[in-house]
Amino acid sequence: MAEPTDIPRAVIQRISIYLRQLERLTVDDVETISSAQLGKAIGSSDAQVRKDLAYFGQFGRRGVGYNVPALARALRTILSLDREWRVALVGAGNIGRALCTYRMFRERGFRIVALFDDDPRKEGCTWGRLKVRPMRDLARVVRNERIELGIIAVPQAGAQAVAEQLIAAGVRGILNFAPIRIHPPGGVEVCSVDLAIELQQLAFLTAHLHR
Amino acid sequence: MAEPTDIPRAVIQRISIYLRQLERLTVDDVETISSAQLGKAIGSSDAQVRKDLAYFGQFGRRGVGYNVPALARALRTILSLDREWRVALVGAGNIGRALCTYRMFRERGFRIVALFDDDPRKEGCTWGRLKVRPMRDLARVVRNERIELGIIAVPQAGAQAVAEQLIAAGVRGILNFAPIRIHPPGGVEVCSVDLAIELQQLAFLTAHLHR
DNA sequence: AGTTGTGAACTGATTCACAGCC
DNA sequence: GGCTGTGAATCAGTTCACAACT
Repeated sequence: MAEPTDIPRAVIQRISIYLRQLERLTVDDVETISSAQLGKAIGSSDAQVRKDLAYFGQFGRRGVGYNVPALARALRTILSLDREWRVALVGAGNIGRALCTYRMFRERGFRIVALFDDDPRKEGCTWGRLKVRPMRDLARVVRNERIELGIIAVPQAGAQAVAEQLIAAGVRGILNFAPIRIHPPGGVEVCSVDLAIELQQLAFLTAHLHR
Repeated sequence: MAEPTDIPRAVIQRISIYLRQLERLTVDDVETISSAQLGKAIGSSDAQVRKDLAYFGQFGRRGVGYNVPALARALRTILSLDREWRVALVGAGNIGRALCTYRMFRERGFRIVALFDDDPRKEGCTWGRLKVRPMRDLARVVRNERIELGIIAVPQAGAQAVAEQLIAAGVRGILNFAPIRIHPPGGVEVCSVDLAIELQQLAFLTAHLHR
């Protein structure tokens, strides 16, 4: 077992993927699975599965494998998905709308409880149950709504300022969709999704594919 | 210099990021930059920058640094961004809409030239210049429009089938937003963006942050 | 017999450090 | 003096291989 802080990000990502697969297996009433089967389903090796799990403890029975519902429960706890996460979304544009309605967020316990945008034309509009609020309300709402995570879905130009405001308001984790690097102070985590870079990488790989 | 096929994905991603930074510098009329400066701007070391570039050739002048516009040009060529990429988007939902209007795709030469969705209520609707077409038209349109890349923005259940249809239609690269692993045959590249996993990773990191 | 858990070996990526050039 | 390009050294992540257990 290891300190949570020195677990590689790749391991955490794979643990998330194992959990998703285990939940599918639970629906199909599969009781038990081996590391080899689980690895095959998600595209890694048996050894990789076992090593990843070993960061967090011992979950299997030798000669048998892993109990599917029990392992799923354990992984949910490890990933802190056994509780609700309250989230602020900044940016009421097209990406914001897509994230707002993304089912899998809600299924996993992520609740977008506040929506911000500084475009005065959007202010006061409602998206489902959410009202678009101006950025000047951010700090107050984050505090009152006990919001822990922020999502940045604004264009590049505004993103750095939004990050600073989220951090100042007390948010502890940020998911950033803007194409900039955010330098958080200690005590704040940032994960970034850079759509243009993903597509560029795909273009490179495709162009150099020997058919 | 190395064969394009054995360049790590991480290197390609960083090269994309260097290019973005260089284009910002070009706008600001910066002529020359050192590996240390470039690295600092995007959060890696000087040695990392030089090693990454070394996969593709020699671009700098010792004692001086790199010429910004020249290096940007070279990186655009390396990444195959010096041409247009024709793209099919499958899934006229919220994520599809966000991708359709995403500026940075267009700025980089990616043109979404066809939009598909099998929901009959959406069929025939238009998004900007794009008409929503049924999946049965996919193969013909991909051929006629000389489409090389596909984006999957449909829910999990349909994603595998969509991938197969795209591949059968002759697409050579796929950007996948559905939460499944796609097993492409040789000659096809897949990159995946898994939004739920990104947010879960953020939750894990945030939960285990020693404040 | 079958499968886990894990130290050891290996592979790949990053950082170091310095020769070579401007 | 300053900075690149690169081999050598280090570090991290993955795979191997087998003892321990059911």
